[in-house]
Amino acid sequence: MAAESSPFPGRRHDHDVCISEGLARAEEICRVRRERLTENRRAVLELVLAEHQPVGAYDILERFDWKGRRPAPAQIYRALSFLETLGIVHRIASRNAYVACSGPKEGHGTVFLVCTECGTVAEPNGAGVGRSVRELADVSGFELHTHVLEVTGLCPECSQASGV
Amino acid sequence: MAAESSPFPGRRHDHDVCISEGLARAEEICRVRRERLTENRRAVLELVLAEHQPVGAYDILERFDWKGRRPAPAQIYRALSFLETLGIVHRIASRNAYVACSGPKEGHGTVFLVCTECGTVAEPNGAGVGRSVRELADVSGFELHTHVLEVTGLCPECSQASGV
DNA sequence: TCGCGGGATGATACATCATTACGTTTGATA
DNA sequence: TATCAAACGTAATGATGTATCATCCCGCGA
Repeated sequence: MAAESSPFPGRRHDHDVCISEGLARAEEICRVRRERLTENRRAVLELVLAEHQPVGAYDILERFDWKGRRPAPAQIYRALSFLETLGIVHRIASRNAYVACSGPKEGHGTVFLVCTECGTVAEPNGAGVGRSVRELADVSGFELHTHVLEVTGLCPECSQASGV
Repeated sequence: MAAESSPFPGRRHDHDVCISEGLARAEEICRVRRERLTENRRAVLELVLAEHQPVGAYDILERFDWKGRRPAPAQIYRALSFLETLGIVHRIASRNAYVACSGPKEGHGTVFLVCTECGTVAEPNGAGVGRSVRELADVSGFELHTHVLEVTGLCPECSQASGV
């Protein structure tokens, strides 16, 4: 088995590290691109980083503790689309939900492995798939811009739990 | 160039053929699976077949000429999900819209080339991508169930039109 | 330090996409 | 032709995403 190279977070990984690394990366990207990681954007990012499962915009809205008040949807969507343009957050179209980007790996951001059992989303290195897609586009006479591959199935842990 | 193998419909293809073939395929599938291609389902299928662009459920609803009356959304969605289970129609998640399946080719229903200019959707043979996905899942310890790849870019015609 | 200009926000309303619930009709078949 | 499940018709509602506009705030130059 090639468990070492699994892109899934371990059962007992230190999730605080995921969060702090995610925030640090966001700050770094904003610094480089001279964008502002405002309080609103940072708060939304923290809520997306809180899990490895995709969260809906309205879930974020509900969890948004905002001094008693409740923000409007537009506020969440604005932050999400900002974070998307920075590549820090990705939209999982098949679920109308959002996940934090797991890291700046090669070919990242184009392949998502979505566990139907626990909902966890992982971003494996999609270089191989990327080559296939380019070949396919080439043969089809298609001028490739972007691609998103959403794969459903069982993550290693749920797969084992369901009886190997 | 490998234009011969392009999955895109030609500029001046006979679209009536697409429609009649699509209906014939639907009838055949229903016959084999002992399902009923009711008037409602057939009408929705015809509206989806009318274009190679994905159409939204509410677009279908508006175009649904139904003796003066207007059907309810549920009616459209029922027909669409029926047609989806038969593999005659596919949902394009990134657009919340639906396209008719272009044919019973290998790997159909898993790869969509979506032209950002004219909206046309083609289904190339996804076998090569399928292999890459299986490899990727294997390496990641992921138990693969389904995958959908949505590729955006320019179709051969729009690519040429925008200046080669 | 003051004021200017553009980006971000707060708030309301609205647009779009999809499902649930329930009673009625229809069609296959025994 | 009696029966039963599938499909339909209809209304209501839930879920997701945008448009608009006045206001606020921050960086920056005078």
